[in-house]
Amino acid sequence: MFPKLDPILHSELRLAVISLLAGVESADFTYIKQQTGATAGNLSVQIDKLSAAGYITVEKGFKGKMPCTTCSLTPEGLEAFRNYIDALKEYISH
Amino acid sequence: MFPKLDPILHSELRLAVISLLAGVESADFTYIKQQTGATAGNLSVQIDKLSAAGYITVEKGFKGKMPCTTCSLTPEGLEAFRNYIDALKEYISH
DNA sequence: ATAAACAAGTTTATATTATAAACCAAATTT
DNA sequence: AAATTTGGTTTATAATATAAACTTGTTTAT
Repeated sequence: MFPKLDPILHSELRLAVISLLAGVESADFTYIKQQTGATAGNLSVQIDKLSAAGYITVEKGFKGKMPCTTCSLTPEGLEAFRNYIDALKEYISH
Repeated sequence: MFPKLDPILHSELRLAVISLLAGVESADFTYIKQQTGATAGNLSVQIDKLSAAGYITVEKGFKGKMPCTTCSLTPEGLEAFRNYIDALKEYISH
């Protein structure tokens, strides 16, 4: 009746990150931080978890001389996001 | 951009309880436990939190000789549920 | 009548999670 | 060259979720 909600996605900040990434090719740390309003520490941790789950890829490079961490959604991440939305609907739409 | 998700409702079990109660006049502990598949201990704690938040009312009585705890959604609970759904949509529908 | 098993929860202990504070290295500004 | 800013990471703490253990009373079996 109530399907299990993927605990990786059932987190306000991680969900926001995935939601953001679902709409774009990729996004860098600073942009995600700004868009979500998260603190850097929290975002760093949550990005690690999403990455460890295989839901996003993280590439570390430089923009000019400044370090720049770029994230993008993996196909598994997108599928997990869709599954999560479907599961949620069981909770919110009856 | 990403609205805050009410932490009282952003919990798998509490959300299931509210979702269940949103569809009925009232429901008792045992029924909620069975429908959600929760353990009694977990359900007891989460019902307390929902009650403390004013989202549900809890009435303790007897069904025959057996104790029976009956829960129902308050108007505030229903409104919080609706707000939560609206907030969620900002995360899942773009 | 008494012991064993069951029902309906509650309390408490533990594991997990979320979050911010403190920190670090390099770059930029003054 | 000192101070500040950028772009993060690590670590410590607070909050949450969850199950295990317990309680109170009831029903069933002996």
